[in-house]
Amino acid sequence: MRDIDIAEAARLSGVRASTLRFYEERGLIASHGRRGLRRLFDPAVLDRLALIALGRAAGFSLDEIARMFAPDGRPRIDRRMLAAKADELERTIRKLNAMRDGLRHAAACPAPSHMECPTFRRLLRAAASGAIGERKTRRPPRKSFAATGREQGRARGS
Amino acid sequence: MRDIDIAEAARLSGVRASTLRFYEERGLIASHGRRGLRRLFDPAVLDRLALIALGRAAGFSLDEIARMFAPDGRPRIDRRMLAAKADELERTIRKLNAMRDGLRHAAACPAPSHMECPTFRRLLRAAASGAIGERKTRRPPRKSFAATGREQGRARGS
DNA sequence: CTGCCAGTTCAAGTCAACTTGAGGTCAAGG
DNA sequence: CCTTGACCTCAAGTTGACTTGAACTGGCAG
Repeated sequence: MRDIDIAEAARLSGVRASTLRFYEERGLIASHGRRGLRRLFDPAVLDRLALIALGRAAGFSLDEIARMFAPDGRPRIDRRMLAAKADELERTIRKLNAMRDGLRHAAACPAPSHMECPTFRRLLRAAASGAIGERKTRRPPRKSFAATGREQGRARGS
Repeated sequence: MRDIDIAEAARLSGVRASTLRFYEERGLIASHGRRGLRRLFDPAVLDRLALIALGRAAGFSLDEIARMFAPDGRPRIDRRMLAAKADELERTIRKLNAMRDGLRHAAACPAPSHMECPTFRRLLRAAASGAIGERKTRRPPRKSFAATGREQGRARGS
């Protein structure tokens, strides 16, 4: 069994079939051929998907990730880019640390109201001044891990 | 000068006027009255905005933040919720730390290709298994700090 | 040969947090 | 009094990463 179909790829990678199609459209992965209508993927697509997941986890956008592959398909990852992203993560981590400490303190603070707690007020000023920075809340991805092989959540056909 | 108008509130808080209107619509802040058409805010709105900024920075959604205010307007912040968010941040921080270390290693790794670097491959597996988790990229907010009093970026009227 | 159903395409929808545009209003300055 | 322009409302657009719906196809089991 050389090539795998989209359901297999989805099952093995934990990435939904619709996402695989989307990634292909965006040039992040490529299908190797078809059997009838059905895409066939080289099993190497799984490594590629892992790489994409890694990039996403590191905070790269899909466009950035796409640029990490040479035209011939081999990963061509700029080490400086990695270092830069590491630095960015470092800064984010610092802010989150401050935030976490502040939250923990506020949660344990004996002051009758948070507004009377100096630590809380210090946090407040930091946030107001933008020193802490803005983050996006991520929405829960509706799938927590590998799918079951068919596209999920479409149980009731019309 | 008891009440401030929206431009003043925007200037003092660094939050855009359009955002203030949006927040009012969402029930996060309230205007105190009008002069003609123009909203008037109690200066206390600035504290409230700081609190909102803090909540956003901590990763709360606007809906969650809205729920942190009692119907009468006083902040009623659940300490358990703060602790829970602190724990969540803790987990995020741990993942980001792992990510950062991995990126730094990959950036410095002497292996000819990243795929041959054991550390990189370990990271890859972690990302593929979902152990590292997904984050959203935040987009740059188009304003870096306090506005100048008028709404920005609309220099050329038609 | 026939039907099933997992696959296909393409467009449109979702989500969050805003921003932008069009068209309208009104307090104040000249 | 009349213009000016900052403010108003309401609807629609933006962004990124997908998901979902509708309509269709074709390999394969029976």
